[in-house]
Amino acid sequence: MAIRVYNTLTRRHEEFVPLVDGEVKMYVCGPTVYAEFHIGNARVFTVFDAIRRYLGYRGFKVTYVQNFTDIDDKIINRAQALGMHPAALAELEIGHYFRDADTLGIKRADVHPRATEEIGQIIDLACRLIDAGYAYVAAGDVYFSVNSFRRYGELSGQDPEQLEAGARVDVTELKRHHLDFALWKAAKPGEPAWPSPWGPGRPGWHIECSAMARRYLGETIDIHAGGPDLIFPHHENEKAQSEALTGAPFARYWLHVGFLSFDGEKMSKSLGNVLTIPQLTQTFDPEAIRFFLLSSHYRSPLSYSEELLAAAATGLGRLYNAIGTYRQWLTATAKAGADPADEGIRKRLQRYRQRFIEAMDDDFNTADAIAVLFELTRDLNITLTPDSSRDILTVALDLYAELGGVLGLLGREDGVLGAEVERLLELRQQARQARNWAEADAIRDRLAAQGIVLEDTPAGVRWKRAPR
RNA sequence: GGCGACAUAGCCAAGUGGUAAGGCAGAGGUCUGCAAAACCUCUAUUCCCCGGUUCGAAUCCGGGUGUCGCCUCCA
Repeated sequence: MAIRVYNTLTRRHEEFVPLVDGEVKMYVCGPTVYAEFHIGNARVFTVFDAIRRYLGYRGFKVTYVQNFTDIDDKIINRAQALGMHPAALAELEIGHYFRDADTLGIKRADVHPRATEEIGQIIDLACRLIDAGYAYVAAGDVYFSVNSFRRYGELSGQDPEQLEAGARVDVTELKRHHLDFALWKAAKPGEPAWPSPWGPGRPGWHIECSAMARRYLGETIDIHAGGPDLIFPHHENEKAQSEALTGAPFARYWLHVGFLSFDGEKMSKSLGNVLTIPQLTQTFDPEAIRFFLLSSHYRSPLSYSEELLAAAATGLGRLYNAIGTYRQWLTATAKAGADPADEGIRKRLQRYRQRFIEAMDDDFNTADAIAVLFELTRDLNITLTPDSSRDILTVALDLYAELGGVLGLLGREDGVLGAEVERLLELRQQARQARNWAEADAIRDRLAAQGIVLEDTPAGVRWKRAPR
């Protein structure tokens, strides 16, 4: 069974065949570290984290590279506003990136290169592009000439000449064509700068990704991915630079996420409608955020609202209810060993696994994969009982861990209750045995106010954290 | 003006030629001391509109309409 992916370059679904059998080289454009990332950025990181996990699950050796753009106009401007050194701001925001990525269960990349640590590579690429006639020097800047590269526009479907009509006039008169873009920018006074053959300056945005991808993954990578607004010009430019230099395809598959909107608008700093992870986690469980982000297909537009996030939290809670129940049975009431009667459900479990894989094989259809988890849950809720065998309960819980792990979900443990809460639970049990319902309910309400939900079941009282 | 994506129930969302998954919300029921959880039943004769192809279309083709994105830093 083959994995099929939608390739932005060809605008078709294609069978996924990596350059080297069994290995996947994956490059995802990371953040420009000038501020905390928002829920829209988080969608990109989360989606490709899940895709990376899935490719690993399917047996590929994945090398995952995600860069930090740690020198850029936005960083310089914000650092200036804050009275900080740009490098200090970048460092701070890189710390925030890892903090928030960890919160959302986004695994570290194999390599997180930074633009400022790749200056030598970048200058080298720029030199070679100049030598090959694809770039030119103008007043300390270096520009890539889009007209020199025949396939320019191939990825985005843009015709450079058509763009001319609507394009805004760029004040830079140094460029030969208005779409020409900087590989190297001469430093203005007071800006961070590195020495180069063209004088002190800093790298342009697009060249850094070409340099880093080439250094860590080679001339041709398998998957190049990012947000939808990166298609043009950023990815188009990367592709032009890299392919002009090597003549080889830069990326075999280009994957782009759909846009996440908020109140029908794009989320952006200038509109003031940015939601960061620390803001959202005040109200919502981080895992509910992740669940929400994976609950629609990655290429579909997705709109954020509190109602949708709350619905996601409830849905996720349904899965955890099942897991919590089976864990309780496993430790409390389950029959030891295996049971011949388990064969039916065992086979169906295998079938759910298969359906999950089929969903993910189909262009990483996480929404469909999650639906399989719900169908699995209904089946288990019907089939399993407090005295099911430990064997089948373990197999079921392992399947949740396996499939949930692919999506980076369902890894939460129940944790332990404090001694004070344990004492209250005991008091409540005594009250219940004495049929003192008022007392029992009062304790239940008191714990509910602390976010601890109690459920009285035949197998004993079960507690959980209130979903949020 | 050019390029592209999307349009499925109250909301979210799968489904790319064979007769509408799943989740949230809602109604009724079973169970329960009451709850909760869970289970059962119900909630789109229909997939933005109009044509066309086909035995058959939400799915393909043509034409509209609407929403969003890119063309400028933006995930």
